[in-house]
Formats: sequence, C-alpha cells, structure tokens
Amino acid sequence: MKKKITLKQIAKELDVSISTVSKSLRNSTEISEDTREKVQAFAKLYNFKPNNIALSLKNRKTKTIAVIIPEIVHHFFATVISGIESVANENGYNVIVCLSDESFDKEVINMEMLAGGSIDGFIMSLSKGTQSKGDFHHIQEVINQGMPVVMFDRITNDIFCDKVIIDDKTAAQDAVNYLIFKGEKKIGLITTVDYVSVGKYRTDGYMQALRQNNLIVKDELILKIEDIDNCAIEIEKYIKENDIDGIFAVNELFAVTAIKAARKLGKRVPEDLSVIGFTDGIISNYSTPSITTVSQDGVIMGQKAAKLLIDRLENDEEDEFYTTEIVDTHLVERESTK
Amino acid sequence: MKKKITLKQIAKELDVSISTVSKSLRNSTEISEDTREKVQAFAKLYNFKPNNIALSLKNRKTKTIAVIIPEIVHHFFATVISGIESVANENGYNVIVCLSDESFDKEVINMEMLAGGSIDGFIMSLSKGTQSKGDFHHIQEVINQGMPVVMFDRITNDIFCDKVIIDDKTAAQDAVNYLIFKGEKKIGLITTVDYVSVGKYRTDGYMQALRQNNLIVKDELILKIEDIDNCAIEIEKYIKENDIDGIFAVNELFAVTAIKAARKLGKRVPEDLSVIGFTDGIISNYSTPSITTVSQDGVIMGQKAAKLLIDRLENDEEDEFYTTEIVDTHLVERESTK
DNA sequence: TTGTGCACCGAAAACGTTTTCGTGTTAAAA
DNA sequence: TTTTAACACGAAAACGTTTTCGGTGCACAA
Repeated sequence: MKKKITLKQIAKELDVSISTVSKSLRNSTEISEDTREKVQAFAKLYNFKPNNIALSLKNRKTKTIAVIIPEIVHHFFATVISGIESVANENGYNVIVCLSDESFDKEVINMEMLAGGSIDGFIMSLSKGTQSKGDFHHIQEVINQGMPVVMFDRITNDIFCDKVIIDDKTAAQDAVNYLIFKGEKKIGLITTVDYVSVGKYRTDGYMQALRQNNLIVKDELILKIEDIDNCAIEIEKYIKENDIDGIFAVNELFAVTAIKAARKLGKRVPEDLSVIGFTDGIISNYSTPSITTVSQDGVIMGQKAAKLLIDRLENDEEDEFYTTEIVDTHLVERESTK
Repeated sequence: MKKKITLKQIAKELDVSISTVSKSLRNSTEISEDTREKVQAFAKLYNFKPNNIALSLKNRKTKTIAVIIPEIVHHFFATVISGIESVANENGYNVIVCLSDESFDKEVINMEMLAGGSIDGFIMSLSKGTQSKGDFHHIQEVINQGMPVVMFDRITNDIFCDKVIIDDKTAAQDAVNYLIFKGEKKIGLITTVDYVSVGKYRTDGYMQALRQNNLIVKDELILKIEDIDNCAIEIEKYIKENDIDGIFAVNELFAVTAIKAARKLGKRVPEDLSVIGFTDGIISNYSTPSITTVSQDGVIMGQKAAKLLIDRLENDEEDEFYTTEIVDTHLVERESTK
C-alpha cells in the first residue's frame, strides 16, 4: 500500500528540483517541453495529487465552508444543506456539516473547533438553546476574527451579518387570512415557545390577521408547545376543549398531529376542521389528507446563503454593508382545507 | 477587524522566540512559570487559537472524515449522518458531507477532490449511477493510497473494506412471512431496478419467503420501478390490474404511494390490502394509516460506520482484516397490516 | 573577445505549527 | 576555582506546496 507521493519524491526520482516539478505540473513555459512531459508522465503514473492541506496553508484559505444546524433529521434543514452544497461545489468549495443538537454548548464548541482555520466561513441557523439564552458572543467572536457568517431561518438581530430568511409574519398572516377567507370563524394557533424567533413571528402574523378581520385574539386558542415529544396529548386536549373550525400550525409536525387528534375525536378534516401547516415537507405531502402548507423552499434558502457567503469570500475588500435576503413563500393548497 | 493572531506575532510582541510561545501555551515545564503566564495571558487576550491547517500539515492528519451519500433529503441518510456525526465529534473529528446526487461522475469528482489530503477517511453509500455502472476504480484508488473507506447500506463486494449493512434479504423475508402469517395469499412486491443492491436483496428475500410457503412467484406481481418520480401512475395501474391482498414495498415512498392508490381505487387498508414498507422514516409514522415497516436504524449504522473508521485511523498497524457489521432490523407493526 | 538576451532551471522564502537539539546562564558540588 | 547539572530559552527542521528571484549556459551580435 503505497502512500501518497509528494513533489519532493518526484523531484528526487527524476533528479530535478522541486520547483521544476511544480512548474512542470502547472505547465509553466519556464520549463522545457521535454522536462514537462517527463514530469507529467511520471506524476500521472504515480497518481500525484497536490496536497490540499499544504495548499490551504499557503493560500490562507481552505475552500471549505461550515454549516451549523440544530439537527439534520429534519426535512427543511436537509433541503437547505442540499442547496448550499450545490452552489458550494459549483464554486469549488466543500461543505462541512455540524449539528448543534439544539444546544448552546454544542454550538459554541463546534464553532470554536472550526474557527481555528479549518474553514473559510460559516452558514448557520441558531439552536434553540442559543436563542433562549440570547448569548451570541461566540458568533461575534468569529466575525471579529474576519470570518464571514451567514445566518438563515433562525437568526438574531443582535449580530450584524448577511442573512437569509422568509417573512414569517406575513406568511403566517396570509395563511390565517386564507382560513378566514374560506369561512372559518374560530381559528386556533399551535405554536412553539416564544424564544424560537420564527415561532414568535408566526404567532405575530396570526394575531395580526385576526385583528385585521375584526376577530378577537383569545389566549385560550393559542397553544404553545414546549415539549415536542409529547405534543400529541396536549394537542388532543386542546382540540377537545376548544370547538374550533380552523387551525394554523407553525410546523408540519403540529399540523399532522392535530389532524390525527381531530379524527380521533370524530372530527372530519377539512369538513369540520381546516388545518394549515408551515414548511412544505414530506409529511404534508404524504399524509392523508395531504396538508395545505406555507411552503418554505429550503433549497433556495441554502443556495442564497451559499452565494452570499462565497461572494463575501471572493471579494476581499471588506464590505460593511450586510444584506438580508427574504425568500418568497407561497401557500400550497391541498386537502386539509376547504 | 483584526485578523487571526499567530505564534510568530505573539513572539515578536513579547520579544521571545516562537518556540517559547508554543511551549508556554502547551504548558511545558521547560519554560519558567513567569514566561508561561505572560504568554498565556497575552494569548488569551488576543484570543489565540492554533491554526488547524498548520497542525494538519504537520501531523499529517486532518481529524476530519468525509461522508458521501446519494442524497441528504432522505430520512434514512439523514439519520446515518446524525449517527456518524455523534461519534465523530466525541472523538474530536469533524464531518464533511458530500452528495453524489446518485451520479457516478459526481461521486468520482467528490472523492478525488477530498482525497487530496483534506480528510483522513471516507464513509460512503454508493450512488445508483455507480452501482449500475459497476465501476469502482475511484474507490480502489483512494484505498490504495492508504486512505480507509467504510461502506454502508449500498455496498459492493468488489471492494475490500469495512462495511455496515443490514441483512436485506432476511429482513424482506421476515416481512413477507409476516404478511403470509396474517393470512394474505396473493402478495405483490414493489421494488427498484436490480442494480440497486439493496433492492435486489430485498427482492430475493420476497421470493424466498414465497417459495418457503409453497406459493408461486409470479412475475406479474413484481413491479420494478425505474422512474421514481412517476411511480404513482405505475403503482395505481399495477394495483388495478392485479387483485392482490398484500404488498411488500422496498421503501417508504412506494408503500405510501401504494396505499394512496389503493384507497383511490376503493380498497381499504388494511382490510382489503395489507402493506408493509421498508425503512422506518417519517412517512411511515405519520401517514394515515400509519405504515407497518421494516425498521432500519440509520443512527446505529452511522455510529458503527464511524467507529470502524476511527478505529482504523487510530491504529496505524494496518490490519488487513476487514469486518462487515450487520445491524439488526425489526418489524414495526402499525395500522397498514391486519 | 566581450557583451546581450534567452531558455531553462534551482534556491529559498513563505504559510503556522511542534519538537529536537543545542547553548548560554546560574547555582550547587567538587 | 573549576566542574557539573539544572534551568530557561532559541535555532532550525519538518510537513507540502507555490512563487519570486537569481543564476547558469549558450547562441548570437558587436
């Protein structure tokens, strides 16, 4: 099992200098055609590939970008990665993925680990832990060291950097308006706790839509789920106690769970109860009935984030103007609404 | 925006040598406590972090492993990554993710890109393109260069390396036996084309189960899907034309599509038709009715693969014995079977 | 013969570390 | 006083590249 061959070894073998080998391989006219061919043939024979690490050290860039997300077993984040990966590869970048598992500590550790020169820049979505803690010093730190950061979806206004988001509030508003338009009167909301930024914005949108239509916002119609693993019982209880005819859920899981609970309680969807979810994932498409959702295109978000980051990496003149891109959402009408 | 600080700069600033700085930071007793403290304080102040790239170059190892999978927007692969990531991080390794998009060419390009010293080893699942082409020279090449490779799920016997798989044939056999045990007589199979190794093994299992129970294998009951995007029409046609009472589908998507088609045709699941899927993902759990599946634990597969790889990386004595681990599957009984 | 230019090649620095080995200083031992 | 040993530190090599800057040697013109 022969190890990787280096310039030095080729040079020795062919009895020329390292520089000559290097130049020959890059086809420099400085070297005679004879020598060039000889070197190239030898290099090919031994399957020479320049050592990326040495190149990274020399060029002071690694051509790899890190993505930090709360979890990967989640359709939305998986699509975002897919988007990032596609434009990254097109531009000769590698993608390194780290999971924060929704934990502040793991997010910090990961970032510090990577910030030590392994990568050129970050693309990230905040963990719940970080959002609830409100501590972003680790992010500010890498930015201060001159490493660009792009945030997407779960962001914070406390950090100045490029961002890619959807207009959560407006999207939620549209969804609720749609329910109202379809004739639903008593519309409930199933959401997350407030520190998850997107949950908060979507809740705001829900309330605004109601007010605009002169409906009163009743606290008992707003269900805030803390423990996602046991949401089923909570949601069932909520539906049983409130005689609602429309539900806006801030994610797929809540939506499908609500539908299951409703059917268990003898309600028909959408005849007795309309449901709209958020994030157009696998569940919405394949559940029965399929679920009307606010579609949030992760691939596009990922692509935009990667473009922003790579642009910043390739233009060394440091631009102090940060842009936040808002990607469109749209309602995908399916069977869970009238 | 101050750039990253280096040993050299610290040395200059403090008017000592680079070696002294390095040793101080590693707390070498070779350096007086005075100097050590001075250096450490300064380093902390300027937030010094050793440059990973330089370390990688010096140590000839990068502490990062690459995962190459066909696609990430797929629950099974996402879980595998999650498993890999967890044990990798525990051992101080980073994970780089590359998608082959089921294409042979992209798989080759990715591997060549990474093989240039960026990583210490590979964990991979073959793309359909590679499996249909049967060309594995790119994999053999990195192995020859002394870089360990672990394959999982979609593997080939043409390459000698560590592997993590499930016993697809037995698992399929068990599933079909379960259908037979539940009283189904005419059992169909929805599978992929043969070059996908797992598809082939599962098909073998299906046939063996039938034979063992003295049922005849009828070709018209075996539906091989080529184009996954249009499977819905094919499956509907298949169900309409064959009066079957049990279906074994080699993945979730085929299973849920079959259920939808059956209901469309007025068949009740599971009363008129029982369905078993493969790979316990989101769909199986949340569809209505929820789907009985062969559960294939991606997290465990990922963990085992990562362990195998890291073990090999840390033990330099090259062991020519490769192991292939078989992880257990089990049937998760849900609503789509009697 | 001497200068000029060109074609070809090598030495060495640089990227940022770690580590081995050497060296100067000082205090203790002879 | 001289030798020894401990102590504190620095020089330099090494990891594998790329690139700049200087050489050679040679043909050709002056």
